[in-house]
Amino acid sequence: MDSATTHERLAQFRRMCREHGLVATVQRQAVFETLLEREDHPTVDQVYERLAERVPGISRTTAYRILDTFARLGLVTRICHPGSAARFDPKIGRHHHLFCVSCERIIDIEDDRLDRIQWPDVSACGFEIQGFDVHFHGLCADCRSRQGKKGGGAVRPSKQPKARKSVPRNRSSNLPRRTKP
Amino acid sequence: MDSATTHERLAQFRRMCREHGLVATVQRQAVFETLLEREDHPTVDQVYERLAERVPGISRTTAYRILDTFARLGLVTRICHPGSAARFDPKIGRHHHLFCVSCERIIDIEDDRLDRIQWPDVSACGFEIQGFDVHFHGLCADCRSRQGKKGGGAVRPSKQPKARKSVPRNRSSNLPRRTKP
DNA sequence: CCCTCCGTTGGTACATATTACCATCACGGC
DNA sequence: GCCGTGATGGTAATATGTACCAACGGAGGG
Repeated sequence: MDSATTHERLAQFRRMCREHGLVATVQRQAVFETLLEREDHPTVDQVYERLAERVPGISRTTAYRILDTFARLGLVTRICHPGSAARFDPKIGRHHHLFCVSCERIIDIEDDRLDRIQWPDVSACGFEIQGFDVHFHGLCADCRSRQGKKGGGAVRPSKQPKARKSVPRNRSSNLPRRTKP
Repeated sequence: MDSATTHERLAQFRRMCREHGLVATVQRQAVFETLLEREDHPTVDQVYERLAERVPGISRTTAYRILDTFARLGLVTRICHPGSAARFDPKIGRHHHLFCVSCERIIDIEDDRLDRIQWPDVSACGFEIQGFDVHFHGLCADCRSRQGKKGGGAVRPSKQPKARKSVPRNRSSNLPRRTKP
């Protein structure tokens, strides 16, 4: 359907690697493409799951490493959030976030007025501000209706159970690629 | 020196427990006091280290548990940040944060203009906003000068090494309290 | 002051998240 | 095609956080 776009992406990817002095490996390209097609804020594992389909045998370690590299280069943002697993934001432009305190969902919002807030004077402490975003916290629609039905008295908003499949790490061990016969 | 203040704190602590239906244990009081005297944004382990001095034999599990309880009651805030270990903010009033992308330091700032930003209209997605704070990211004074000296070309701003002592968990095992003789 | 009860703690074991390490590999310049 | 260097895969180790349960102890009643 969009082989032209695919071509563009590939060119964009190679250009980017050139600029930053990175080797353009298939693994990095797969991460790049996986991020491009996401609208949410995936964890490393969520990215890895998709990667495993594109590049059979890819290692979880590699997913961590590439996401870290991309984050350091500013191609993706490591999101500020109170959960336990790191989450990444493929969207680069200025935008802000809603955090559901109950299910930990993160929702992007855009708002010109927020973009234009005046930066505080932090010269006193010597900090150099590079950017910002505004965090709103509260309840998402789902959690709101769920809580409404139960009477709403919950002092302890129960966290959604962790979703990671209980597969022993690096399940790709059954297709060994390294042992040269 | 400030035994009057100490007295006040104790009263404040007991009142607080009463209000929330919590038992006023020495462990909870120690956490309460440890948080009061901190100006930074400690991890559980940093709180635990201080606790271990006040209450010999206290368990790391207890530190996690009490901080969680306090956070749920709003006595302390679980900070949104991009690092891996949860960090807590003893300061409750409205304020905002500077995040150093290099050393992960978190600095409080206060600014009336930021407090007054207008909340966006999120009725479309059904989200209920309860509060907000503004995240600025950049480089703290220390990291700025450190980077300046090196020529500033660092593509990979190196994270400070983790500081946790390599003591096997719950080192207090050598003073058993539970086995009643 | 003692007793009893239920909320709390300590400690182990486990679950999850991330990193260190190193042998092996493959991208890209020649 | 060949080589050197940077990247990957996999294991082991470290970090961080939670479940569980027996033992404890704060607080109210006797």
